[in-house]
Order: sequence, then structure tokens, then C-alpha cells
Amino acid sequence: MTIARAGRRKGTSDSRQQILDAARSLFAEHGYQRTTVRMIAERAGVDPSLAIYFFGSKEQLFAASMPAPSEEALAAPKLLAALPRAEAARAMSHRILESVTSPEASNILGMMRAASSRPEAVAQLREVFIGRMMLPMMTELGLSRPKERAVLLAVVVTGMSFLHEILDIRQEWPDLEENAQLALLTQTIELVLTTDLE
Amino acid sequence: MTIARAGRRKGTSDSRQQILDAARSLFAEHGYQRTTVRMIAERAGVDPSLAIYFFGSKEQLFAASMPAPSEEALAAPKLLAALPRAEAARAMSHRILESVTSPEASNILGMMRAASSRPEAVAQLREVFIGRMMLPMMTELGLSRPKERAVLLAVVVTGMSFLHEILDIRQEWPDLEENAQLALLTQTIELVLTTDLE
DNA sequence: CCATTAATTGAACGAGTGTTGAATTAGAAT
DNA sequence: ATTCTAATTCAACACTCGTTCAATTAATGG
Repeated sequence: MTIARAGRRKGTSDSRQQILDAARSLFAEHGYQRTTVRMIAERAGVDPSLAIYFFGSKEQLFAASMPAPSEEALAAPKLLAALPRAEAARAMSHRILESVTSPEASNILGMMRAASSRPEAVAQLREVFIGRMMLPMMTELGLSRPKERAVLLAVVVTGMSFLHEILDIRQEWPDLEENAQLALLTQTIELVLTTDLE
Repeated sequence: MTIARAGRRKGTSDSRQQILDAARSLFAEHGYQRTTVRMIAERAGVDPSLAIYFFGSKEQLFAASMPAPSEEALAAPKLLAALPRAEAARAMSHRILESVTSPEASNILGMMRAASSRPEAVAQLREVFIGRMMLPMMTELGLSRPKERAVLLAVVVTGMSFLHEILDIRQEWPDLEENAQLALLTQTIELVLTTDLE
């Protein structure tokens, strides 16, 4: 067992990216405060000071680790726009339930939780979550009042994920099956899509 | 300006309650981690060690400071049950928007946020929020599948408050007026109340 | 009145935090 | 080759936090 000596490593290094990945997952998992620079460094297999060396501070590392929306998520609006409206609602609710249920795909929602008590981080997240994900869906679908609809859709999504991830509704109500969730979620989304906002 | 000397004060003291109040508001405002015992003590006008003396630890103080649902909230189900269903939906959405908008009434939702990264605190909050507030409403209204409806209602409420408190949707979309919010919220709640869950 | 207990402060401890500086090694540039 | 810069570790600093301990003052019970 050789301990790592100081100095630059041979060849090219992906330490920077590994720190970024570790930070992203840990922030999403434990929130900002509970995640320490030392934890991030350990998961990245690196010295804590290296993270600071690369990003300047924990604060800036957090900002840099905010997830950009996946290409898949950015492509979704155009795909959905091709479908008839009822189909679009069903597809969206499927996608939402998926992104809420699957543990790795919930990066953005984990980040929302991480940012929830940090006013500085909120604007950036709002831009990503609503501005780049929800709003494009609404405009691409050609709906009236897209901003309002985007916000209301975000209400459903965040509420769903909050209850799912954080309050873990499944543990106490296992008989609330996904089918029932999906059914009502679909209707709710359809409502957001179709309601005439005077 | 006389500085406070050690020793018991004359007469009866409400220090314990003041610590509890300070803790409740600060936890709801800043979350668990960002709230320090020293902050609580300062707001309560008291020495930090007194808070520990009374409650044993910050952990136990947090548990003790969890808000019980107000008597008003507990009385709501019976009041709503008297109304026709459409009226009930409107009344509920009003109540929800109110509780989400007013800064002091959002204690429970602030606590949910505070507890969000602390698994130990989650069960207690779920019991209060869903079990004692949402579920009674549904059963009192005599609806089928009250558990599912309670959870779905909670989805709307938490999502609404999350966006309002945390992402502060108003700052970037000031033109999203409360009327539009209220209109769609009412419809969503009505949907939760009336949809036939197969 | 005396002993006990409750309430309160002040000072300090120990653990953990983000961050810095020096030292070391490797690639890049001249 | 030599110089410069980038990457890396290690040790340490300053700070904050939760908590503890001793001291002090007031109420309470016998």
C-alpha cells in the first residue's frame, strides 16, 4: 500500500471532473451544509485542498456543480409538441413520475433541495428548472399564457418530488400504487395544459 | 446599560417558551443546519447554554420545536364538510394560498424544508402534515380513497409552497397574478376532490 | 432558617469546518 | 536545458459549533 505523494501525476488527469461529479451527487444527497469539502475530496479520491485549488471555494464549487439539464430533457419539448394534447399529457406525466422515482435522474430536484436554504443559489436553479425545462415545453406546445402554465406545472412536479424523495410517502402508504398516482397526475397535467386561463 | 449577571431571575420566567419560539421560527426560516444554538439563544435573549440546559441538545430542541397543527387547522375539516363540494374546493384553495403566502403561517412548510435532509425528523412531520391535516379533510368530506387524495392534495400544497417560498416565483414573474394562481389552484383541488379513482 | 433544587451566565473544550501556504512532482514553453 | 506553470499532497491556521462545567442567584420545601 503506497501512500500518495505530493506533486503532479503522470499523464492527463480527470481530477477536476471527478471532483465535480462527487460534488454534484453529494450536494444532491445531503444538501449544501451537510456536504463537506472533505467528503467531496474523499469521494473524488483527492485532497480537499485540490477542490479549493480548482474552484476557489466551496461556494463556487457548488455553483459549478449545478446540473445542466440533460440533452434528453432539452429535446423533450419538440418531441411532445408532435403529439396530440392528450397524448402529450400522458407522456409528460410518465416522464415526470420516472424522473421523480429514479434515484439518479433526480439531480435537479436534489439540487433544489440543496439550494432551498441558500438564497444565492435560487436564481440559477429557477433559470434552469423553469426557464429551460418547463417554459420551453409550454411554448413549444403553443399554449396560451405559457409562463403561468409552466409555473403551475412546476408546482406539480416539485410537490410530487418533494413528497416522494423527502417525505418518502411510500413507506407509510405502500398501498398507494403508482397507477393511482399516475392516473391523477395525468389528469392534473392535462388540466394545466387545457384549462383556459381566462 | 447593565449586563446580565449569572443566577436565577426574580419572579417566574418564560425563557423556556421563548427559546422554543425562537427555535421554531429560525428553523423554519433557515433550516436545521444553518440555525445555530447561539442564534436561537440570541433571539430568545438568553445564554446558549440555557437552551441546552432545558432541552438537552440541539437535536432534541428541534424535535420539541416542531409545530403542532393549529386549532384552526384542526377545526377546518368539519367546517368544510358542511359546504357543497365546489364551495369546499374554493374555500380550501383560498386557505392554501393564504397559508402559503403569509409568512408566519407557513411554519409547517418551513419545518418540512428544515427536516428535508434529516431522516429522523421526517416521520413526525408526515404524521402532522398528512395524517392530522390532509387526511382528516378527506375523510370528513366522505370521499373515497381518502389516503390517495390526501397525498395528492399534499402534492399541490407542498409544490405551491416550495415554489413560493424557496424559488420565490414572484420576483421573476410578477405578472403571474394571484388570481390566475387561485383559479387554477381551485380547479386542481376540485379535481383532486372529484376525480373518480377507479 | 437551612438545604435543596431550579434557572441563569461566563468561560472554555474538543471536534470539525473552509481555507492557505509551502513543498513536491510533472508537463509546457522558450 | 532551463524556466514557468499546472497539479497535487500535507500540515496547519483561524473560526465556528455544540456542549460541559463551575459559579451565582433565586425559589421552594422542611
